[in-house]
Amino acid sequence: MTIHSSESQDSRTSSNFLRDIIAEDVCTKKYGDAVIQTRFPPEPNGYLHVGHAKAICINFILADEFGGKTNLRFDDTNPEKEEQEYVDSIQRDVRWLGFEWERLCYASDYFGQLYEWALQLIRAGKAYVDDLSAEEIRQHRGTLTEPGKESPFRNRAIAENLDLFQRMKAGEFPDGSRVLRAKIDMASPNLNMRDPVMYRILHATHHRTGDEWCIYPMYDYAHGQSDSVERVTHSMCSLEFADHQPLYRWFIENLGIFPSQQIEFDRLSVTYTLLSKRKLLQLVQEKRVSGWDDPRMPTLSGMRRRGFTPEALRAFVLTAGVSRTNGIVDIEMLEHFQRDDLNRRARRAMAVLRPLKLVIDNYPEGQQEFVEVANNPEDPTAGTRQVPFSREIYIEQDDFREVPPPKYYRLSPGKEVRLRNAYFITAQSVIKDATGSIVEVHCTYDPASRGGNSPDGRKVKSTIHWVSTAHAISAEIRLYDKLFSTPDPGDVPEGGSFLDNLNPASLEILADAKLEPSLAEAQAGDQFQFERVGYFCVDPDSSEIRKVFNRTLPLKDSWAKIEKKAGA
RNA sequence: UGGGCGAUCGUCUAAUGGUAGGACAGUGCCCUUUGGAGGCACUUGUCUAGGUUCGAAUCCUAGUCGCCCAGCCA
Repeated sequence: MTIHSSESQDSRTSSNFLRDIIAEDVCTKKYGDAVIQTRFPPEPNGYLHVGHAKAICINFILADEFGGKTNLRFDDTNPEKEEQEYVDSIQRDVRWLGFEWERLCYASDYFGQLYEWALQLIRAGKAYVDDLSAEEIRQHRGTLTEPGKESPFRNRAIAENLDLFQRMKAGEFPDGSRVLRAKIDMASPNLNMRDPVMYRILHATHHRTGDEWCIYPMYDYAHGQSDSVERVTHSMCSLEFADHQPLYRWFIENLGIFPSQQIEFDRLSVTYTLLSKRKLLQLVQEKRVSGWDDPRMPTLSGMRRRGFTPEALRAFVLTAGVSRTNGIVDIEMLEHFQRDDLNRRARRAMAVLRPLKLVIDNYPEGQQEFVEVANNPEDPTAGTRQVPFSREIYIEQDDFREVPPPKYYRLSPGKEVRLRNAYFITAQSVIKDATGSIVEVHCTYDPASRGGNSPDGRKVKSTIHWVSTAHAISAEIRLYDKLFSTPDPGDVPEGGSFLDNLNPASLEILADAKLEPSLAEAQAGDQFQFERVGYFCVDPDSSEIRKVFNRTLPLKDSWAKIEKKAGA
């Protein structure tokens, strides 16, 4: 497994109850000398999202801490919802997160064994074939407060059950006509124990086993036994399966097989984010987003395309922690870890998103020069590069105000600022178009301030970025914001839909940003900090002649805060 | 209204009968050739009521509130 030692160290600094349980089991030799074994068991019916990242990290990192192993197992017991596309994407995403599994498994690997075990339970008088319809089974189940009623088929002879079940497998009966049920207790206060269905008839083609089977095991019958086959010692799953634990144990005990144990923990929730597979699928199918990897999606593939990094995701998930409470983590925490990671690693570049032309009147026409710029001030080993400078440059529209508001330190008439790594300039005049908008700012520069410092020790209050007009490359910039505009988008009033909470401004496209020429070399996936603006990465939609950049996150903007406060 | 699980700063999470700590967010100051980054400081919390104890976030009792469960989904 590929995790950095510093990370597992970090995760160790703070305790969590899962680690405590494993440590206790190791200490008491609950599983003898057997190795700690975990598994990450997604159903291949959708793409992995940031919530899965938590389950992945927990399973892989915890096992690793105890010298154990982790399998990737596809819980593929429902052929109607599962596809190879999802199997492929899940493997890609787990690897991208930085983990390598011990074994790649499928619940469908165990269909034969599961069938044999079902026969064993029938022979023991602990399972029976029920002819009731789905509707009748539902009615017999009782309610939360009333016990269920036994099916009239519950006490069928063992030989008849055996015969019927074998014929179910042989394909003699249509879908829905019969099921195999465990014979437990129709009066149990736990609905999962009221003779749960073990097998249903489904004449569907499975993405791996094809038409080999027409009966498929239910989750409850397949999961624990799959764990047991793989000798999983700690089967960690989310809280909603807590009610299934007695059934998980019932099957294992009545089969007399390896005693895997289920432990539940809380799912990850993040503000302004939806992690329901059903709803994410709906966003894709209704084309509310461009696909599973739309950079606004909370899927791992979407976040990867957006520019999120596995290092940041792991640090976030580990720091958010694990417990048994239903909380919702502030998305700012995720963003913090992403900025923290990129701040350390991302190369800096100058890019003007919304260009305003600026002319330096006393800079010789036709002259050009190169200024030396650090690739990453946080990392001297990243080196420097030469950036062309000339008489006409682009600056950000936001960096000039004809009438500066209070505390505005950037360019305005008569004010002097620093052009990053270049010269001090002072704004002298503006040129406006017919509608009165400023189309050009004219300045003078101080030739003695080359590099960004004046020999007389004169200070300026701000530094702005720039790109030489003659050398700039044009690019498309996609500014992504939160997909939803409310902290809990799934929380919808009566009659409403989560779609009502979609943020209409989640994507803004800037068709003609001006970038420093070095960015022409950037390749898909490359990540940058555009100084003073934010973190960006090259989108795969880019071509040789035209780059497309995705904004991962903006930089923290304290001016925006000042402005907002003044406005309020 | 049956069963299960849970409740600690605004948010997430530690403290396992012995100083309520960390992270994010927020606030202020310092520093700064990114209004970035960084540094320093500060604010805010044990659901309620009883009880046990020298001592309770932790144990007990009773409440309150929240989440999950009635698929031939997982």
